[in-house]
Amino acid sequence: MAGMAEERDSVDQHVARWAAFWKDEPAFVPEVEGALVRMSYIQREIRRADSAAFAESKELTFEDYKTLHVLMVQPWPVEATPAQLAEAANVTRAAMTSRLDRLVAAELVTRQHDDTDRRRVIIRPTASGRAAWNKYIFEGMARDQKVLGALSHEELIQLNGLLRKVLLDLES
Amino acid sequence: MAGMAEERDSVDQHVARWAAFWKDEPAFVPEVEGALVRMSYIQREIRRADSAAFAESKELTFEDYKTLHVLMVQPWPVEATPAQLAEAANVTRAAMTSRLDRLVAAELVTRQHDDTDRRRVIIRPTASGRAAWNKYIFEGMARDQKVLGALSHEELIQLNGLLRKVLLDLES
DNA sequence: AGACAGTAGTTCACCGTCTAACTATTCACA
DNA sequence: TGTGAATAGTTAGACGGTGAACTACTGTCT
Repeated sequence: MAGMAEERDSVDQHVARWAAFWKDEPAFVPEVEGALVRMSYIQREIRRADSAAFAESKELTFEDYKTLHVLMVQPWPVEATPAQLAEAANVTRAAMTSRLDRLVAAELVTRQHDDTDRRRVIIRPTASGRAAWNKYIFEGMARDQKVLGALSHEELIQLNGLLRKVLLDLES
Repeated sequence: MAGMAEERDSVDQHVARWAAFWKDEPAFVPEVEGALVRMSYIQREIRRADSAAFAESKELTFEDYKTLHVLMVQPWPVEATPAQLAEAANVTRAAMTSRLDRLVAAELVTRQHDDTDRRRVIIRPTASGRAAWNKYIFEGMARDQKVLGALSHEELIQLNGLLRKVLLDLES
């Protein structure tokens, strides 16, 4: 730590300019704005890389994959209602309906009416749905690791500790 | 630190389930997935709060505000080309054209042809454009502070240090 | 039993963004 | 100087998302 000059990134310049602009404004906290802008840059990079990975693929769009993913990571048994998938994928139920239309047409998932509550619909992956998901999940995790590759394992734990604190506050 | 039990958030459960699923898979690093999922939850919360704040407003949509914002934070003098604004707002130039159409119609910004290069267009805020931005910027910063309110100033600095490391790696 | 509020999923019209053309202009170079 | 590549902005058509209305079904209260 001692004597180690911290290098500046693009957000530092960004924030320094704002700080000069609002030098007498206590509502502006450089560390708050900096952290949020940095997080959105990181998220943007992930999205960019993910989209690029699916741009070529003919069999699956990025949205299809994400839908398949939130289905596959459900607790055993792997099944869910459209409402649960919509919640997990952070889209409306209406959007999930049209996503599922595509996946059903491609025979990657099945729609089945629940006999005990005939309003409900149960979504389950087909064998080829599981296969399609398996094909991409590991590539995605490799991209994720690359993005955070600058951090040591210890630093990752530290980062999670800080973010967990924020989330626990939001979730309460 | 000693004896202090770390509380678990929703992402911990999430990640623990995946970790069990991929227990023999070295490609899955819980701390990488955890950090990224937590960041996206935080970003989601910010977006949700921001959208809610502009849902009632008749004079300005959230997109209008963001466009105005990326214009206003330009280095002096406050002016930019549509291409620069599109880059800053992370949308295509086509999308920026239609955003600017609305802002020009609402007389919040002006479009002016550059005489030295007649392909270019210079966007500048009007007086009411500056006023509209000023009206919302502080509320936005207050929301941002609230989201990261669980962290002390020291923790915020620590968080920025970690994120800066990631960004410097991505930007190189 | 019947009325009614609540819930699950879907359909519809609208909106914002994207990609891909297209227009206008500038620049490099033969 | 003129020709072609590159660049800035806009336009056109398709796509995916949203909120609101709608259908079908369940549960509750009298």
